[in-house]
Amino acid sequence: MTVDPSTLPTRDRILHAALTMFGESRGATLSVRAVAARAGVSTGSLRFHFPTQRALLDEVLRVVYEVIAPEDPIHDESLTGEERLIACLRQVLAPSGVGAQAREAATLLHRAFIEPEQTDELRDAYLAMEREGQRRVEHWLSVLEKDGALPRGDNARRARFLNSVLAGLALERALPSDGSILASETNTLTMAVDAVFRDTGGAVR
Amino acid sequence: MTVDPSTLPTRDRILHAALTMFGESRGATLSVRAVAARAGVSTGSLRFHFPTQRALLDEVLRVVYEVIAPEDPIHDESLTGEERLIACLRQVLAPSGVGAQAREAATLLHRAFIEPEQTDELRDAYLAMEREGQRRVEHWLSVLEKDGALPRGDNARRARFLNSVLAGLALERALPSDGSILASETNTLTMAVDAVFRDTGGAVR
DNA sequence: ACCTGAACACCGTTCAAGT
DNA sequence: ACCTGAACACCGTTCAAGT
Repeated sequence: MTVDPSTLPTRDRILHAALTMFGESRGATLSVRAVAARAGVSTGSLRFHFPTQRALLDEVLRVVYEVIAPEDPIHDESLTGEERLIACLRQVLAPSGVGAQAREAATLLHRAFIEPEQTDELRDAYLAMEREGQRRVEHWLSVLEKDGALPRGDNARRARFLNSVLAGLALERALPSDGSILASETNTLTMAVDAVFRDTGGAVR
Repeated sequence: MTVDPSTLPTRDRILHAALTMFGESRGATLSVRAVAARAGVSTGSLRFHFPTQRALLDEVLRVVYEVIAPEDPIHDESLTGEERLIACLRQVLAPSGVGAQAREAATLLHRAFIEPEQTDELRDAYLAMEREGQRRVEHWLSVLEKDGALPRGDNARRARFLNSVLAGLALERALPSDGSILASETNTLTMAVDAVFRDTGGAVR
């Protein structure tokens, strides 16, 4: 199942190096030189296959979410509770994609629910979607609670919070950005999940 | 009321140059060399007065938001640190409005930065906006730190997190909802701010 | 078509040397 | 104490030159 990178075509060697580095540390600085050196190619070659650093990082994200982790990680006992929840949230984000795909997803959402006249049907359709997202997150939280990984608390409240964070991250994927979305997204997810694990209740009153 | 910068002590000359540049373009890159050149001093001198670039930018923001625009709940001593930060974040959200107004704001953002072809100018324009938002939140955090209300930590990281949360809340204001956005928003802000106050650093590794 | 590596134009920070 | 400017260790991108 493992690959010998040296047998791979250059483009894949570069991608493999970047993925490895990302795997070793999700916040790693995937600079041109660092990735090129790791892959054993020149910076020029890297630029040939990935015209900008953004293009490389977008591709890294796409592979991570689409190829490597497509199955539900909530039951992965090799991970801590926090890690499991983060992995699940990343799955929610995955369909929005990155780059042009993320922009398309945002456009769809906009055309469907923001632009048109706000009728009751429209509202109901959206609320149904939202409820589903809410339930999905609540489900994960309840699994973690059952495993004793997450302190008992108000999971509805926690899930609402996480969904707001996810909405923000999805929007940010569609907006322009420098090369730092990758680390920034990891950072935000980490802080949000930490908040949930430390949350001791205190619903809004 | 205007000042002749050449009569100012070096530190103030540097600050004056940085403020002028910031005033000319909120998205200006206030690099060491650019500011030093504008102030007519060496990079070494700039570093002497401002040990890091962060220190300089913090001071610029402090002056902008404190001297130029001081009517800000961040200094309301009758509130706890958490409450003050929440009040400020609500101020950020306020211009997006609610209902139809929020939808219009979301449409503007969408038309300006998501729909059109992603050129360099577009990206730069958005990144400038984003940087300003980032700096604004960082400023509030640094004030709270100085007051001893917020434990020392990585404020850049904290601000990135809060801005993601704000993006999500702004989007949710534009989307359909039942009557609970208000409470939901308060809930999310509370959890996000709690997360920041409990965050003990731990940048992404 | 693919790849190299130097070169360019930037960053922020450090520091020996001057006054 | 204050200031200089070179030097260091980075960035991302470009490009003539090779195969």
